[in-house]
Amino acid sequence: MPEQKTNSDTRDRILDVAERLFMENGYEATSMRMITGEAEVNLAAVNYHFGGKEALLREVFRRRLGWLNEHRLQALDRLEAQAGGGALKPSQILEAFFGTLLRMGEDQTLGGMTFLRLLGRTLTEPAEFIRTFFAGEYAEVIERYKQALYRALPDVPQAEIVWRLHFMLGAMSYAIAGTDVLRVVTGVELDDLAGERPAQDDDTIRARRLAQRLMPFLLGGLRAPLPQFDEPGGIQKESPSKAARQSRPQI
Amino acid sequence: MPEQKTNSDTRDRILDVAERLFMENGYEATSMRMITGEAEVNLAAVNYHFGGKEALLREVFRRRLGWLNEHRLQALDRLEAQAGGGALKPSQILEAFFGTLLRMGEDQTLGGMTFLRLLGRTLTEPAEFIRTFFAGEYAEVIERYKQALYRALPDVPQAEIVWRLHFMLGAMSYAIAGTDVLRVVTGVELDDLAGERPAQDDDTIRARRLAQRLMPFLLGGLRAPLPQFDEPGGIQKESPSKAARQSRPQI
DNA sequence: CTAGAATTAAAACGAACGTTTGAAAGAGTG
DNA sequence: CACTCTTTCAAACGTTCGTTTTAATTCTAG
Repeated sequence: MPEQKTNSDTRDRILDVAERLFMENGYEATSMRMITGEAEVNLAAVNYHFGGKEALLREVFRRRLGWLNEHRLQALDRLEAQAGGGALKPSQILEAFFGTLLRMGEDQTLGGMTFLRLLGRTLTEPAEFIRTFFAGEYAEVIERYKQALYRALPDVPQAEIVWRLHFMLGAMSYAIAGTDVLRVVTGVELDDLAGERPAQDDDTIRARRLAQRLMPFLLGGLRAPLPQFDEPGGIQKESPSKAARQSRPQI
Repeated sequence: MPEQKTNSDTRDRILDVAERLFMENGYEATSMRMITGEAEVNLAAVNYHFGGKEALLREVFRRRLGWLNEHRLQALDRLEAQAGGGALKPSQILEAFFGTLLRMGEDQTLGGMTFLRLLGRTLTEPAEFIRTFFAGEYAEVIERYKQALYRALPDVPQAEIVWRLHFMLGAMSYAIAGTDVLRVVTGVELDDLAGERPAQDDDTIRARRLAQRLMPFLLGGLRAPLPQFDEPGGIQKESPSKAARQSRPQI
């Protein structure tokens, strides 16, 4: 038996509670005493098992991102294998990248929507150690998908693809974070707006509903006509925007 | 005394520094001592002039959001006036909503990109008082634009429009926040990737570049084909996604 | 069973936090 | 000048933070 400890659900209870509290309050506003209190473990347990608060946050993500990175790469591998050296379709790439993520939201053993929300919010946290941690965790996957998109869209400038990858990450991150101005302002849950069966706090339904709405939007944005860099003037004030004068017809 | 140090001087210096520090570190991680230290005012000045840290954050936003809300409503008023009762084009609505915002990024007297970044990041802050504050500030504008989109897209279910408004806010918010995984991972500034003249820390250029890229993306997403709610099954794993089977041709 | 390691427990640490206090200094007015 | 009101200032307040320490307890290999 490797020197691994006897399960000691203390570790897992801390990780589960920390995952939820970080999601609800953010990293800075979540104290060790809140975590250890709700997890019903001693205050010193976090420092003993993980080394500190920062290391705890990293471990909260590491136990989930391992699965995510692995399956995202596998999904891309499968697609490229069945494409036999040819370029993939953008829709396939998006499905592999975002679909894999959203599938985590369906699975409670993978953190469910709690982890997805935490991920969406933490991506925008300004703390330096968080950003560098994510950079390391994501580097390989992002690079692979970026290259796949380059090949899938050979006529689109690579800089433009990076911009749009950016926008897509933002739309997804914001959508799964879920604490939004829009919901507060409209006073309506998106679930109710959808006119489907009332939200039953079922992560599976929430994740699928989000995926059904998000994927067409992302694909539409990714394939939108390229911006025109005609005049060096500022953003137009009253005249139709550049986007409004594209080749595709208005709707 | 070299110069008069009137009340407005102290107030504005605090607001300017707080705006920047909240943007760089987030609300929780920015302390009163950091703010008053950089602003070179006494620690008690914040509580004297604003009443506390929360009230300071609200004032940081209030002095900017007034302009933004006003001009967003005016832009919509102009469009509706010249449409003479008819429906607007989605591109016009997006231009009015997002273009007005991005124009703030060009103007230093309106906070420039610093305020835009702060806004983008704060929208995802989990603190309750922040969310309710934003809800109150945004309520009227969001409602007006939502109704305009309903009229502009009469064939699209209103729930779908709300979802996509959501996604658009996310893409914008994330893009202007600017501290992103993608940039850290790729190790390249988006400005450099664009292959244009090197970033000269000029907010005007940054804001225009962002607008040129963001608007087509948002419009493409907003006008994407509607999702199909065919089978009640889960998210497809290997077969082409729903989005991939839409009527519009693949690219 | 027992020695030693792993884990939990209770208490305290110093530092930093937001806020308050009371007096000093300015500014405007007669 | 005296007077009042506003603003600035240094110091301290009480609280909470993440972390550390030291002892007790539990687990496990020999």
